[in-house]
Amino acid sequence: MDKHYNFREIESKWQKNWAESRLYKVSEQSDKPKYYVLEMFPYPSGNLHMGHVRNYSIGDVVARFKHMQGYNVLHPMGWDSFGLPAENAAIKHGVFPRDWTLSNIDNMKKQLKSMGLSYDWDREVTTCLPEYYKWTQWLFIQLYKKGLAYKKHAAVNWCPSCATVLANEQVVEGCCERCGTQVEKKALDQWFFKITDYAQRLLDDLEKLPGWPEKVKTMQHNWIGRSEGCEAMFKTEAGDELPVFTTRVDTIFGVTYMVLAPEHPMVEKLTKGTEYEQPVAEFVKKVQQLSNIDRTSGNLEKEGMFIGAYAINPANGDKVPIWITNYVLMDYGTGAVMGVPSHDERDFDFAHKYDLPIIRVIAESADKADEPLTEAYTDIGVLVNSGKFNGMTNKPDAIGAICDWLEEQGLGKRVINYRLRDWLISRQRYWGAPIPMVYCEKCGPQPVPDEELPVLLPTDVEFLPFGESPLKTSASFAEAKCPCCGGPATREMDTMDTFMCSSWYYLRYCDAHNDQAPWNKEKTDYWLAVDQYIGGVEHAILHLMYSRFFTKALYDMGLVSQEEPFTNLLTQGMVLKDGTKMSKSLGNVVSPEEIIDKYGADTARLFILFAAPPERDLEWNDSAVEGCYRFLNRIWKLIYSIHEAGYQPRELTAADKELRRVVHATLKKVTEDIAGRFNFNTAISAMMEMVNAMSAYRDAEGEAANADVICDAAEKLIIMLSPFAPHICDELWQQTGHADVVYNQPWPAYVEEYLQKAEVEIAVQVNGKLKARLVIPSGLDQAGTTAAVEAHADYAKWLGDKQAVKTIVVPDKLVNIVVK
RNA sequence: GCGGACGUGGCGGAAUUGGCAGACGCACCAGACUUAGGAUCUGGCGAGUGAUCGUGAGGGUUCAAGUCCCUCCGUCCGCACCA
Repeated sequence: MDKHYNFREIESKWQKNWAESRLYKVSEQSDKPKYYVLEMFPYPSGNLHMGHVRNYSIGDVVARFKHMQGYNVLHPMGWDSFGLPAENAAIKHGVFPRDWTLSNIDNMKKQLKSMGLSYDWDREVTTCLPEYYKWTQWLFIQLYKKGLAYKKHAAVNWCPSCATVLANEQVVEGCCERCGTQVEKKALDQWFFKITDYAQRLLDDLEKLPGWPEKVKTMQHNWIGRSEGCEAMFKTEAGDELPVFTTRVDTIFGVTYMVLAPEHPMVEKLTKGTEYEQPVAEFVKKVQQLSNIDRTSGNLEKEGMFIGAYAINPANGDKVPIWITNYVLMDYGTGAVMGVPSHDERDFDFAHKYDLPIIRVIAESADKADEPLTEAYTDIGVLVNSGKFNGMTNKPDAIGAICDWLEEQGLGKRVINYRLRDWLISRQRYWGAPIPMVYCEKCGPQPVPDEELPVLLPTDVEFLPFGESPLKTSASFAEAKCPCCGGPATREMDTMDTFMCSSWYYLRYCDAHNDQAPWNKEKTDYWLAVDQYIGGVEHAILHLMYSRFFTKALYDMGLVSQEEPFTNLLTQGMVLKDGTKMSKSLGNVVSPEEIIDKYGADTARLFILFAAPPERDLEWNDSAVEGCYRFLNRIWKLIYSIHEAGYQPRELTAADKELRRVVHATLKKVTEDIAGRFNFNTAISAMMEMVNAMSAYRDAEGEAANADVICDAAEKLIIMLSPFAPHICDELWQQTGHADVVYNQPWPAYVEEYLQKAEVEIAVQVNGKLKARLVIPSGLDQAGTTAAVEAHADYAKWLGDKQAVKTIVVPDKLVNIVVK
């Protein structure tokens, strides 16, 4: 056996071996239970970063462990390869997006392979290739046929720098999620998916996901933003309807004004031809300009103006002035809000600023009805100044009663509102899947027939973003034939949001090369749902919500049998250096390539799993990496020395049994840490302890090591470590005389009986303070333990001059003597 | 403002069900081997001379609290005029 650990040789040898023997290939033909472990596929930027290394190391431990535990494991990898960076690179370097992307994939695949990950590469998917996006387009058409894809003219989020529109989810604090540029509003005809149809199910089914982090579920919950309320029908003096949405209909008798969003269609109608027309139009324009900069971020000073019209309150017939303000949004509720300064903080501030009246309609008790308000009263109370509802508790009684009352008169209705908006999927950029629609003057919009898919991306295009789709610069792309009448038609020029491609890739892995359908349902029925999904928390809303929506829509069409795609979700923390995220601009990037080159993939994997539990952020530490490298070297030397020593078997001594106990205790801990809670860091530290114990046993004075015990320990160590550091383990396994690879070994079971200790050290406490540690035979009951403690020579000393009144015994752990 | 997570040695972290706080590793210190060591091995390593004190601060429950309850402070993340 080789004396030294030569990771370079070992790692390339085994990577080659695994690839040539197709070790990680899987199929549905298996008697074993299935297990689908998936890591979020990368965007092929060209180089792996430490976040990838962390993500894929975690997934690989799970995949290898589950396989060894007897599961038929699907563990695939692919490329989320449409998107802006390729296009930007094309513009900058004059290369073609496809070439740039494919060469990046090539490079990253090499890097991934150098990590020794157990992927079935035969199932690789690449979203930018026609064999994949053909089905992305096909799925678009299915959604269209179901009425879940529609085109509308709407004010949309526009990033001037990326020269394309963005989904609401891609706007962060008023800025483009990608480039940070202030997002503007632009009115365009765009394609949307009706994700709002699924708002309630997306919300309800979060409860069916106990294996998801609370944090992610809370974020989705808030993003969906369900709120129950009442739509109350206010009317203008002329009788035009002006419904308002409110969750506080109990305050309706306190309305002293009404507010419309500046964009509200009634604003123009109500002011036309009046003295207010000009100033109102100016105000609206000002707010709209402002909205580009501030309206969605920061603390905007509330401003507004009276528009010269009045509304009638349906509850009491009061005539209240109609205002417009910068704090009412057109795209939530009805774009109209009732102003109740007495019981809403924003309305209170606004009323103060513009001297609007304040009428109290809720008080702590009826006799406090006339107490002046210095701030909005938002607590629970009873109704006052509210006609026949006076004296009623506001929540929930008055809300229900007033709703009923309005409904009876046809003046209101119960309504549920969601903050979630439909998903805007049109993009005015080149490097995406073309939206497979054609427009015919006679027949209107028509989906491209299946047999004409895919609609290929043209190559004769100008990439420079100019605010419209680059596909328009192609000489031939626009021309199409109407599938309906056969007449001339024009193609849709926009491409799809790349989040569409990643909303179904986990399905394609089940049947990656099917050219007749996106997948065979028998195959997805077998593999789905993903048992364990692993990725960054930054996808908590976008990707994870869209994928859930997709799965539900596909379920409703009968294309899949699952309503939720991912049973368990692990969100890994970031990899930090010097306390901040690694980034090129800060110059604190540690390259995985360099680390693998210097210490090997096994060390890199081991460190990244050892340094912190997976959900938490991880601080990169060069010398701790060396520590892991030393650990692998110690193991190598340990196994080498055992192998060379030629130990003999014999009857078990106490020391032999103790080592055997450590081995089985470690096995138990490692198994539970991987399977139960993904605490790889403590699994590794347990193996380090075991290695320390093996060295101490080997070097102990007296009898030489027992071959049975130490060789069994070595074998189990190699098996246990193999999901973490697979190359070194296969090499050690082979060099110690085994034929097959460790991956094909069953995960060993620990033997309960071997975990028993003959003696245990217990703590002796007096009133909870530690006084001594005592070695006693294990398994003593309460009385036996108490007797052993009381028989101890120092017993009287522990008590001092006090009397023992009670003794608490935790068997094999501690004794606490309560004294007075 | 609302929601979530967290706070333990010089550092990363462990303590899974309320039961010996600081496992394991890093850094550091000492020793061995050595011409030499940034290699390897061995030992030490929360504070305090000590009794003791110690898990962000203060209080509480308990025989026993890092863990449970209350109040407060701090850090990070998400959402943010959603009527």
